[in-house]
Amino acid sequence: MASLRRHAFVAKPFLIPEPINMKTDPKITYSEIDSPIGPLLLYGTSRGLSGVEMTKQRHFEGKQSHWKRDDPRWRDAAKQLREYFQGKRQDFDVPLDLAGTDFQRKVWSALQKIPYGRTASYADIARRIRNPKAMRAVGLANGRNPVAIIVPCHRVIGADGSLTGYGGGLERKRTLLDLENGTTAMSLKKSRAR
Amino acid sequence: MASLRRHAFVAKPFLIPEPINMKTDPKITYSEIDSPIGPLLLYGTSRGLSGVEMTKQRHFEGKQSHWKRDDPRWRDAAKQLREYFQGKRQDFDVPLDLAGTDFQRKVWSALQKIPYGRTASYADIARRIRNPKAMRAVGLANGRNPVAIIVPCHRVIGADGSLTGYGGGLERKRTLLDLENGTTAMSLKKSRAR
DNA sequence: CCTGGCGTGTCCGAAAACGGCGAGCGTTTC
DNA sequence: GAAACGCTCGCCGTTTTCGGACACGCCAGG
Repeated sequence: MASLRRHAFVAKPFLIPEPINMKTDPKITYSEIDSPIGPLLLYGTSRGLSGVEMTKQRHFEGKQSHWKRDDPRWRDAAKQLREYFQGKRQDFDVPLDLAGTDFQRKVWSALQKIPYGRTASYADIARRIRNPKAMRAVGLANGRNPVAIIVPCHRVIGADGSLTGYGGGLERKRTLLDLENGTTAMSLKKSRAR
Repeated sequence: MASLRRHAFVAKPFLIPEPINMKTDPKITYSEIDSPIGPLLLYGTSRGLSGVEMTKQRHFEGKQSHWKRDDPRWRDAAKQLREYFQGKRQDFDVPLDLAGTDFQRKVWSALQKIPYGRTASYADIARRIRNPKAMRAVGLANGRNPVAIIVPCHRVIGADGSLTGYGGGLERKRTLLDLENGTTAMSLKKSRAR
């Protein structure tokens, strides 16, 4: 009950057409590509990329049904991602259009400053956004990052070196870090959550 | 804190342009007109009229600052309202674009079926939407009606004939009912909240 | 070495509070 | 006596509040 939706109708002859969903209103288009860590779903508005999600991540399935497929718009982003997985690219240059709280945006902004192949701890990030005691909240904001890989939330690990968690699963986190490290899981401490 | 807004920015050189507000996103335009009960603010989207508000009603002031003035779009609605106040019009025919819960829309829909010059009690409305015990909630939904006059929430009065309340003040409620009655407060019981 | 608190922002569910009411009764007024 | 008050109490959808749960890390105590 109480489904707060938006309906349009006319005064006298009472018309109630399609409900309008926040997700569909600012015309979202999507595209799908393959990658070593499984299929990726790219989507966003005319202003930029709003999400890069992998299967089994929070939403993925069912999302596309509301949207329109639009390859050309995301062709460049897809290309950069492919280059990344081939080890040929270390930085992305893609317009983004993200929704989030002030705090979350600060965190995501800080994430982008972690260089390729390096890592940082949750406490590190908290310090960098001048909120040193908010390390736990950083974890949350990290998990809310809608644009995987491009905003490198996978480069954040526990202060003791353990992987501690990842929206797409720890396997993928390790895979990404290994890729960036050029090695096959050498200099990385094993995740304790095994 | 925690101002959940939507920001757009670009990946590498971090850009944070204009925040996007729900109120401004689906391009809202407005217009103002005069009336016997004071100035009226008309606003809405390309789909239809979303609000008719009088001074001192919940929001009125400051709302326009975000929007763009667009007379031609609301010219017809304004004309119909003027005719109403001249006693030359009893029914409106204006496309509406309202936001509300299912319950609220049911109530507003029922309101539109009260004929010009007639009244109904809150319990009446509750019965008509097949929710006979929800008379109190009807009062709430009534107060939330964004489109005054055109959706005639002023035609709902207490079961004992008292006026009981109005977003724009009881004075205006009485004025509107008198206008529709053609008389000067003859057949109306006096409001007890005097 | 492990265990248990605390601080931190956000989301989510549950619970309580709040009104543009109305019926039921007892009491007051002519 | 009958109408007019005045109070209490049940009812309903919505809003507001509140209490946990979490992708952590430091410190104190075993």
